[in-house]
Amino acid sequence: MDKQSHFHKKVANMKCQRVKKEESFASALEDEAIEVENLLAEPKNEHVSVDGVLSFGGENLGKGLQMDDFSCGFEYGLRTNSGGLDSNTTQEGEEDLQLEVLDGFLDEVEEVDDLEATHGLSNACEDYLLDIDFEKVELISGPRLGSYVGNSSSESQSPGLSGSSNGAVGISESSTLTIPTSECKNGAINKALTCELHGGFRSKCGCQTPAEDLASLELRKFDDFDNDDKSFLEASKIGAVREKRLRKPTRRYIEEVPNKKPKCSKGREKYLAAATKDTSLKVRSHSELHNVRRRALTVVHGEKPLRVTSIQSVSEVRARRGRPKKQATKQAPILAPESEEEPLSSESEDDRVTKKKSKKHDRRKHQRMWTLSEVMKLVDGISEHGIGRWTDIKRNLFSTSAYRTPIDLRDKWRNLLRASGAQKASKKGVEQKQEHALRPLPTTLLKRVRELAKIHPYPRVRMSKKSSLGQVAPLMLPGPSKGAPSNLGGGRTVRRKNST
DNA sequence: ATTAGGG
DNA sequence: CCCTAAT
Repeated sequence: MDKQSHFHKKVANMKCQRVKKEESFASALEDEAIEVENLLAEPKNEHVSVDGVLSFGGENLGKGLQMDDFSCGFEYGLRTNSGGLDSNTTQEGEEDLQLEVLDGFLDEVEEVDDLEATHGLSNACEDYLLDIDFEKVELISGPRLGSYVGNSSSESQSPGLSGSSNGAVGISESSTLTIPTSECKNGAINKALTCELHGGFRSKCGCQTPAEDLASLELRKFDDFDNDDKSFLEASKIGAVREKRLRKPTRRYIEEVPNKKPKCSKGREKYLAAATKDTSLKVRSHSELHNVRRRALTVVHGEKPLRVTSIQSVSEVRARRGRPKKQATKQAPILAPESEEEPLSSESEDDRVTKKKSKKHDRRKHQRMWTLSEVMKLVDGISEHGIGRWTDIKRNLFSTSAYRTPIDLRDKWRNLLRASGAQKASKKGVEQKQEHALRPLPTTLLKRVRELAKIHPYPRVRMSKKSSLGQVAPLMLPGPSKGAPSNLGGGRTVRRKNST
C-alpha cells in the first residue's frame, strides 16, 4: 500500500513537472486558443452562447487543458454555427452575411496556419510534442479523457459537449473535473489513461513517433520511480503549476475574448512573436488547428450540403491548404448586393489582413483568395470598362482594396476564363470541366464570365478558330448565352488584338 | 505607367 | 502571385 501511494504521488509529480515545462509554450498556446476563439466567435455573432463557452474554456482551462477545451470549444462552435446557418438560412441577406463571416473565419484560420508554418516545425520537436500532448490529456483526467479521445478519433461529437445550447455547462463541468483531479489519487487511473492516450494520440495525429517509447518510459518510471528521483522532481511542480495556470491567465483572456475581431488581430500578432520561440508549441498547435479546421469543414459540409456555399468553401480550402477563403454563395450577385456586402466584411477583413501582412512583408506574398463578391465585382467592372482597362476597373471597383492590383485583376480574369471554360475550352464540355473543377463557381458568375469571354477574347485566344466558326463560342452554351444583363457589350470591348 | 504574357 | 517585355 505504501508503495502504491508513493507511486501515485510520483506519478502525479511527474505530470506536474511536465506541465510546468509546458508552461512556457502554454502561453503561446493560449494565444492561439484565443485566436481560435475569436474565429469561432466571428461566425457566430448571432450565437452568443458559443462565445461564452469559449471564453469560459479559455479562461479557466487555459493552460491546463489547452488542447482539450480547445477542441471542445471548436467543436461546439462549429456545431452551433451549423445550426445557426440551418435555422437562419434561407434569406439571401442572411446567407451573404453568413458567408462573409465564414470567409473571415476561414481567413483567420488560414492565417494562423501560416504563422505556424512560417515558424516551421522541426521533426525533433515532434516527439516532445507528443509527449506533451499526451501528458496534458493525462492531467485532464479519466472521464474527460475518454470523451476527448473519442472525440478526436471519431468525427462525431462527444456526448459531454453535446450540441445543446448549454455547451457552457458541459465545459464547466469538464473544467471542474479536471482541476480537482488529484494526481495522487488517480495515479493508477492516470497510468491507464496514459496508455490509452498514447494509442489514441497516435492514431489521431497519424504520427508514430515515440508514443510507444513514451509509454514504455512511463511504465518504467512507475516501476523504478524509487530510483529515478528526477522524475519526481519534475512532477512535484505540477500541482502548483496547475493552480497557477488556472488563475493566471484569466484576466487577459477575458479582456481579449470579448472583443473579438478587432482586438484579436492585434493580440494575435503580439502573441505570435511569443509563440515563435516555442517551436514545440507551434507544432502542436499546428496540428490542432489542422484537425479543427478539417473538422469544421466537414461539419459545414455535412450540415449544409445543399448550397454551393458550403461546398465552395470546402473545396477552396482543400485546394489551397494555405489559406482558404470562402466565397459568397450563389446568391444574387447580379442584383448588386455586392456594394453592400463586399465592403462590409470583405473589405474590412481585407484591410485587417493587409495590415497584418504588411508587417511581415509588404503585400501578402502568396495571393489571397478571391471572394465571390470580388470576382463578381471584377466581372462587373470588366463589363463596364472593357477588358483591357484593368487600372480603371481597379480604380472603380477595387480602389478600397490595397492588394488586388490591376494585374491581379487581369490574372484573375484569366483564371476565370480558364475556369469558365470559355475561350479555349473545348467546345465539347465546358460544363463538364466545371463539374470536376476544384472550385465550383456559381452559375451566375460563370454565365457572365462566359459572356464576357465571348465578347472579348482575352489571351491570344484562337481567334482564327473562333472567327472562322462564328466568333462566338459555339455549341457549348445553349441557354444562357445572353443572360448577362450588364452592358458588357458596351462601347468598347475588343480593343486589344486588332488594334495594331 | 500600363498591359500582355509566361512562370 | 511575381516577373519581364512591349507599348
